[in-house]
Parts: sequence; structure tokens; C-alpha cells
Amino acid sequence: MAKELTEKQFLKRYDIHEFDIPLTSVDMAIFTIRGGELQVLLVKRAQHPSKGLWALPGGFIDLKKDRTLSDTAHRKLLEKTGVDTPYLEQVESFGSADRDARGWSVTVAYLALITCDDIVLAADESSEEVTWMSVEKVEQEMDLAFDHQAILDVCHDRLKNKVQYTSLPINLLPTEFTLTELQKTFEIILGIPVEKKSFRRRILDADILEETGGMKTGSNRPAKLYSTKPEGVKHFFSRSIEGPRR
Amino acid sequence: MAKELTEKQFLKRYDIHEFDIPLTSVDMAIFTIRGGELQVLLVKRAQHPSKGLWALPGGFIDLKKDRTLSDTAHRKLLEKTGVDTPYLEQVESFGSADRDARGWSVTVAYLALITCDDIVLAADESSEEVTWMSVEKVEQEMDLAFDHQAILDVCHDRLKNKVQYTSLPINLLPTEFTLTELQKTFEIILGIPVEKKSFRRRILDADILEETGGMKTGSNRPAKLYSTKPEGVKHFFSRSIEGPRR
DNA sequence: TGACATAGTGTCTATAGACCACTAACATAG
DNA sequence: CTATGTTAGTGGTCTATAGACACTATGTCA
Repeated sequence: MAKELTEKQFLKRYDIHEFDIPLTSVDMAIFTIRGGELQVLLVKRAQHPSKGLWALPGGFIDLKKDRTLSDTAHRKLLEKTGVDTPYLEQVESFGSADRDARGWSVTVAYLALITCDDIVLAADESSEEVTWMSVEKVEQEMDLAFDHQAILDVCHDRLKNKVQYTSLPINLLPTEFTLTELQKTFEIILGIPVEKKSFRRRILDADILEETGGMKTGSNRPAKLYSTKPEGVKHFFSRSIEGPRR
Repeated sequence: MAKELTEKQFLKRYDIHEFDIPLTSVDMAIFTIRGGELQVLLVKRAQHPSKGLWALPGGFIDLKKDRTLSDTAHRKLLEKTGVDTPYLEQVESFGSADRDARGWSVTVAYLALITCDDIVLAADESSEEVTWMSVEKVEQEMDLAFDHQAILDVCHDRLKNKVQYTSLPINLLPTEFTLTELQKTFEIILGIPVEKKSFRRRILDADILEETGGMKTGSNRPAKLYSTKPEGVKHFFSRSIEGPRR
């Protein structure tokens, strides 16, 4: 595939400047919670263009293997993380004449949420450098390849926005979790404290969780463990989380 | 451009089955309110594939003219309707091996809202047949080209959803309108009646409209005319429109 | 056995939409 | 020149749900 070619070979193979159709790819913002932070998976580019810069994982559609766009996304997710499909959502497409040095290109951005301990990093045979990086740090200090900074921003905004009125963060936790852990996850993504009672009421009333019967013990009162009901994973609340008023 | 070619010429020109990159296009669901209905703009396909079937307007990216994807969308909107940019939003991309008989293809779907009387239909030099059609009718009875039925569904859902918590329908009205006209527009899109007092409070409290000073007279009490404030066009409400409870 | 820490609850307030009946202001018919 | 109809616009109550915050419960560990 394209990835193994040098730029010159690539240009020759695709004869890009003769085309009047754009190159189309898929890029992913794969989020997880690690060390109390929201982190995103980055790959160091091994080829031209933007060689050596960190980038969102992604690549070209494989017309043989992939039947649909989401097949491509699932394949990429699997290649980079070794897991599949906890949560995958198409976010937005970015296309312009100058976002890629190779010419007019379009990329379809996907957002994925995965549980930290599912991860077997860099199961990719191409042995690129792969790493988790704090989203905050990436957005403030780093210079990503192509327009990946903008793509990450949009995916991050989408995540923050959806967390307001859905139970999405459940996908960032292992199958069993306590309500406090879930609340912490919401707080990390939203970046604001969430009121305990309101939070618990919302989640419980939404009727998407069930008690597993187990308890999480520590050096204090044990907490009930919950898992998501088989049916509903994401569920819409009637209002968004409003956070403290004063 | 591609449009003037026969399938055979097209295949030859693009040598499609040699590529391992997909064809990428833009398709649009252009909505308006006409005759008390939500209607969508359709174009009759003059070429293979799906020749003779109605389709959403759209086409390939023009790598010379368009700098970005939204340029392509704006251009298509202008070509078909003679107007530009009252409201344009990217919705979702659809890509698969079999959505287009020509091979693997990706299309980026856009949603546009325009005011009915802005419209100068079929300003397109290619003199295709262009028409407005009731969305309800299209979704129930018609067979659109490619996967355009699915694309329309997604765009329609997005519209209905956004209307719940934004002032989006303002873009379907002329610059001056009465609150009752705006309410009617919401009701047409939502398909349910909306309570007058709550609606007016919501809209007025959102502080996105200003009185123009003019009045709309008829054979009854005249109504104040409003226009959108220069700053805010779309604005988010804190809750969605709930409609009648019983 | 008591300090502590975290889990989990009772209950009040504030907000904003639903509901519905009311008043206001025009055109037009008689 | 009034009566009537029709639509514009409002007042005021009801209700659902989120925020606030203090309270109780239940474990560990020194």
C-alpha cells in the first residue's frame, strides 16, 4: 500500500498532479483516560510528507479490504490499538487543496473511545512509533502533521459536547465501574466539577446501568459496581449537564 | 468536467479500476419551506449511472476552482439555486465499494437551508431537470439514485434534531418575519404543534431577534416583524422543544 | 473503638417549558 | 358606525428536572 512508498514513488504511482480527483483518507482521534487525564493516540510519521511529526493515526482506504468507510476506521483502530469497536463515530470530513503536500486531499475524521487497559499499543507491523499524549498538552504545545491539530480540536469539541447530554464516557471505562469513577471520567472530559447527587440521579434515572452485585473495596466504604445494560449504551438526557451555577 | 462524459469515456478517462483510491464527491440536501411543507431540491440524472432517476444535487470536487470542501458545496448550491450561503452545514460522509456503480466512492453530504423566494431554479448551464419535492413524499414513495435516500434521511434527521435546540429555521424565512411565521416553520419541520407562549418566550429570551419596527398587516391584528440580530444567527437553547405532553 | 475517608441520600430551590385562558387590535360585513 | 371574526400577544399556574448542600452509612486502619 501507499504507506511503503517514498514520496517520489508515490507521486509516480498515482501521478497525482494529473488527477482531478482528490486523495481520500481516514484519520482518527482515539481517546482514552490515563493518569487522570484525557489522552489521545499519536503516531510519528515515518514517511514524507511531515516526516518525523506526530500525527493522528489514519491512512488510505484499502479498496480491496474495506467495503465501507467505517470498515477502514475499524481496521485502523485495530491496527493501532489491537482492539475494536468500543465506540466509534464519524465526526467530520476535512478537504482542501493545501492540507496535504501531495495535493488536493480529503480526510474523514473518526472519534474512538477505548478503555485504557484494553490497549496493546502499536500492534502495527510497520513498527511506527506510537504513543499516548495528553490532549491538553497536544493542543497547547504540539505541532501535529497536516491539519491534524484542527481535526483533533473538532473531535475534542465533539466529545465535550456529547458528554453534556449522553452517557458516552461509559466507553472509556472497563466493563465494571463505580459511579464515582464514572463521575470522575465526566469531570475529566468536561474540565469542571460535577455535582454528585445530580450526577447519580441522572445516570440512574436514565436506566442504562445495572448493578453487577460486586463491590469495589478500598480503605473506606465499598462502592457498588455497575455495568451497562445490554441494550442501551448511549442514552440521551433531557438536559445537558449544567455544572455549578455560582 | 466529468458530467459531460458517458460512462465509457468516464471510465476510460479515470481508468477507475486501476486506481486504488476512491472517487470523492459532494452531495447536498437543500431544504426550503414551500406550500406549508418541507421540500428538498432534486435533480434528474442526465448521465449514467442511475440515468433518469432523481438525485440530490452534487458533483465532483473541482480541483482548480475549489480550495476547500465547503467551496465545492457553495459552488454547487450556487449552480443549482442561484443563491449562496444562507445556511450550509456539513453532515456526514458516506463511502463504500458499492454505493456507485463506477466503483469505490466517497461523498460528503451537506445540508443547506434557503428561503423559498430567493430561488432562481436551475441556473445550471447543463439544463438538467431540477425540482422541489416534498420531503415526506420523497422518503415514502420515491426511489432516489445511489444511496441518496439514506443521505436524505440522515440530513433530515439532523435538521429535525437541530431544530429542537437551535434557532436554525430562521434560515428558511425571508429577512423579515413574524413570530407566528417562525413558529409555523418550527412546526412544519418538527411535525408537531408547538405551544405559542413557550415558543415566544424561548425565542425572545434567546435574544437573537430584533423588531424591525414594521408590522405585517392582514385582515386582523397586525403582527410585529422581526429580523435576526447581526451577531447571532443560530443560538442554543438550554432545553429542547418538548411539545405537548399529552 | 474512634478517626478518617469515601459512598450514598433527603430535601430544598431555581429554572424553563407546558398549559390555557385571557386581553388587544386590526379588517370587514351589515 | 358598531358587531363580529380572526389572529397577535400576555398573565399566571403547574410541573419536571437539575443544582446545592448538609446529612447519614459503611468500610479500613491506627
